[in-house]
Amino acid sequence: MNAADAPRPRMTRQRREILDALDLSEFRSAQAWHERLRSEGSTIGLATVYRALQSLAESGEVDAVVAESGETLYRRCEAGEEHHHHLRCRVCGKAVEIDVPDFEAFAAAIGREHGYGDILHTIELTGVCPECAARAGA
Amino acid sequence: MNAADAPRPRMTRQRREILDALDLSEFRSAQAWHERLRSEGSTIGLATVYRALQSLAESGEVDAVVAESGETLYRRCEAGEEHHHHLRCRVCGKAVEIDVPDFEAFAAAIGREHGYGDILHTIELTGVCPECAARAGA
DNA sequence: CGCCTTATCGACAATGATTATCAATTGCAG
DNA sequence: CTGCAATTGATAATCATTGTCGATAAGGCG
Repeated sequence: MNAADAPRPRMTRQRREILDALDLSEFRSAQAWHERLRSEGSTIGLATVYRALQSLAESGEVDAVVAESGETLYRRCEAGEEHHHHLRCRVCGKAVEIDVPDFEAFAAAIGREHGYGDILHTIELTGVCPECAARAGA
Repeated sequence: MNAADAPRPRMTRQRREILDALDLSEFRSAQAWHERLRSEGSTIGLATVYRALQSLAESGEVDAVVAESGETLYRRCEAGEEHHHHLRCRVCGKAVEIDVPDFEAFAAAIGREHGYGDILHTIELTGVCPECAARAGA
């Protein structure tokens, strides 16, 4: 838990490109981000995209969620923002950031109750957004 | 959402073996269950274990959680029990079943608020159990 | 009780996401 | 500017999981 043990990575062209692309706030797989970058003329390699996204996820600069298919999806999250959660559409993937006010406290309480410490939690909420529901309802 | 559209599977030797092994209430990967069965003399195939665990997970007879490594872990859950959650130790894997009283309602409310329907949720709580904490604290 | 249809098996190949390898490149400290 | 270690990218390797397909056996029927 030491912020100093993470040497800031070099600011390479590739890393800049990725940070840049991430401005499209939308969940995509590493491979999808790679494709997009390529299609925009970048010559960045797939492995580099994986490495960058992972390190960004660790440092908290991007959100990573695991899709049902097992692939990991990444999206930029607000700079310096705290831990938060999303409600994602199962059909189109659109995500809304939500607020789970007392969950942190709740999680800690549950942990204490069972003697567990250092509690982490992941909440995945998925549903069907209005548009997709309308389309499917036809 | 029709319980009748799931034809009950044939009760084969293999399926019985799996159901049997699952009595050890502990999260293990499909591969780990397979190994255990083999080590006990079974000749069951890996693909069969995967298939059985998946169908059991769908019918709600076992719990499936996705580990950080990406592999899926399975464990038997109480017969006919409702949707529930676990607090799992990140170190030794031991899991406690927990109660998240109003979360269902909360999830539905969040969904409604954003116009999303058919909400599903996954909650993953992980921590460090007392034993592991003691061991690590040394 | 045997037969037959068909679900299920199991060995193995195939897939698909992610990770490791390693020589070439390039930030960036001095 | 120089040099070295961090980073890159093409590619091979991993690893969990799924597909394939001939062989086997569950279980309904006569």
